[in-house]
Amino acid sequence: MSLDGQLPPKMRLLRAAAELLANSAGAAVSTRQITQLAGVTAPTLYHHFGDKEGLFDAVVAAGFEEYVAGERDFAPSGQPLEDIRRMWDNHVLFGLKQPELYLVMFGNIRPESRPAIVADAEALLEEMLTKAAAAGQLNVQPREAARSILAANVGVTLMLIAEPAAERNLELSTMTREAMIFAVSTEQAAGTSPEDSGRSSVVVAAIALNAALQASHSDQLSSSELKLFLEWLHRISTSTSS
Amino acid sequence: MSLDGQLPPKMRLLRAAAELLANSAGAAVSTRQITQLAGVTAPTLYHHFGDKEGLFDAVVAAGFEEYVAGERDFAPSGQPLEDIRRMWDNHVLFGLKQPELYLVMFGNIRPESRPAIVADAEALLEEMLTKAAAAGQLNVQPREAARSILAANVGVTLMLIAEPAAERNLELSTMTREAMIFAVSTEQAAGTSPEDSGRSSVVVAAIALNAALQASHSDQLSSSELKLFLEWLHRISTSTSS
DNA sequence: CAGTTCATATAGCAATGTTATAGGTGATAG
DNA sequence: CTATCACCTATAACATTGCTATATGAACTG
Repeated sequence: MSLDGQLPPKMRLLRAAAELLANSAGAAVSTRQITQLAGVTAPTLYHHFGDKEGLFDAVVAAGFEEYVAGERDFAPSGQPLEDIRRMWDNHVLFGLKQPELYLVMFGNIRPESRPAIVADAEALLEEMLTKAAAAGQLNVQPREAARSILAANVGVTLMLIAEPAAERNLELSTMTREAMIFAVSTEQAAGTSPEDSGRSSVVVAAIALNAALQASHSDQLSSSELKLFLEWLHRISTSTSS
Repeated sequence: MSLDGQLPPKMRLLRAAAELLANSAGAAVSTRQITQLAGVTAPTLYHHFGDKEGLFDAVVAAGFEEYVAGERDFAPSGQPLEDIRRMWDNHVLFGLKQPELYLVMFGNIRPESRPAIVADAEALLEEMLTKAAAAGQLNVQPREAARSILAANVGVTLMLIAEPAAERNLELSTMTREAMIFAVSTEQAAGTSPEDSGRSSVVVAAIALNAALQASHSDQLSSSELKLFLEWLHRISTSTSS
């Protein structure tokens, strides 16, 4: 069993590493396994990739292409938040489909040096969230929202991967997903600080509506109506009724 | 520099491993470093702990004691949700204070086999959440809430550890924390179902405010004002602006 | 004292990531 | 056609890793 087609050794190394990584059932993958499967010797690996980590980075980059492709395919739905949902789900499914690759990509955390892939995924999310922000659907800076959502997304995926496949319950994912989206979206009240938590739902809703009205240009009310509406809204919002 | 006090070798191994793990700045810690610092030879390690992983598990168990101690100290505040917040913060701070130990505890994810520590932490959270549920403050099953919160908590902590210490922004933590707590608590509005998400946030907020206003008897508006307010709200709510 | 069990040490194995050195191959220049 | 040169690959080995087969000492038990 060797991968010696007519492909150049560099490609064969990449494929061998990817294949071994995908089927290694959690065990570590050695450079010797890779080079043997690729039909190459050790120095070839180090000539092309410098490191074992360099090779893995390359595999990850290819995996990320796939990941991004999945993310971008259905991107322009016109509903940014819905796109965020699909990006989340795609992220989780990618992790469950290729756990080993995912762990190399997102699970290899070391202090003070985060995987380049994290920054890329974050940027991808931020890009989409910026559209949501432009549509007045965002409550916080797109960057902060992206960081927060990605953190939760990675955490959930890691937890799901760690579970026995039989017990995996995707509701953990959807529940956390909705929690995060809800938190960053203008569907909710403005502040998420502890002080706000005691407020009545009336106030919360008023704050949300206030923010939403100012962000979006609703044409359902005349400007004078809107002004009076906002004033009342403000009165309700600032009421101390807990 | 050796740790040979009068302590038994088992203890010395534990301390040596803990110390090396704490100061290893991300680099791997070898059994030889540990045994040398402990002033012991290799077989002693394997006699007492079976494995390198066994030794690490023991270190983790000790670390977990510390972690749990931090969690339990301020437990009975009478406000379960507030306790959850502190557990979250304690979790993050523990991770940032001892990143290496934390990574061994929570970062060592392998498919289909989750660290025992995760189950313990989950149980701890669930215990506290059950109190919240008993107080009618919970929206979902305590177990599901615990799993979701822990996943996000771990994700956030890993992300923060991966960042350069200078850039670490704890707002990522508080933001995600509040998002999760809000999601599982009964403080939130009724529907977070996907059907609602497609709608304009203005509409959603208006619906929420409408329902809230009709349920509670706000005294911030006169009855005539309220009537007009509700009419406008209705106009906004039924608009098809997506 | 004899015997058994626990605890530690000596020495070494197999596997790992990595590299110093050298051989081969193809293109280009004379 | 030969020579040069850059690129790519192989041979062989190195140091380090986790781990263990075997043996020695100590401490309790009969």
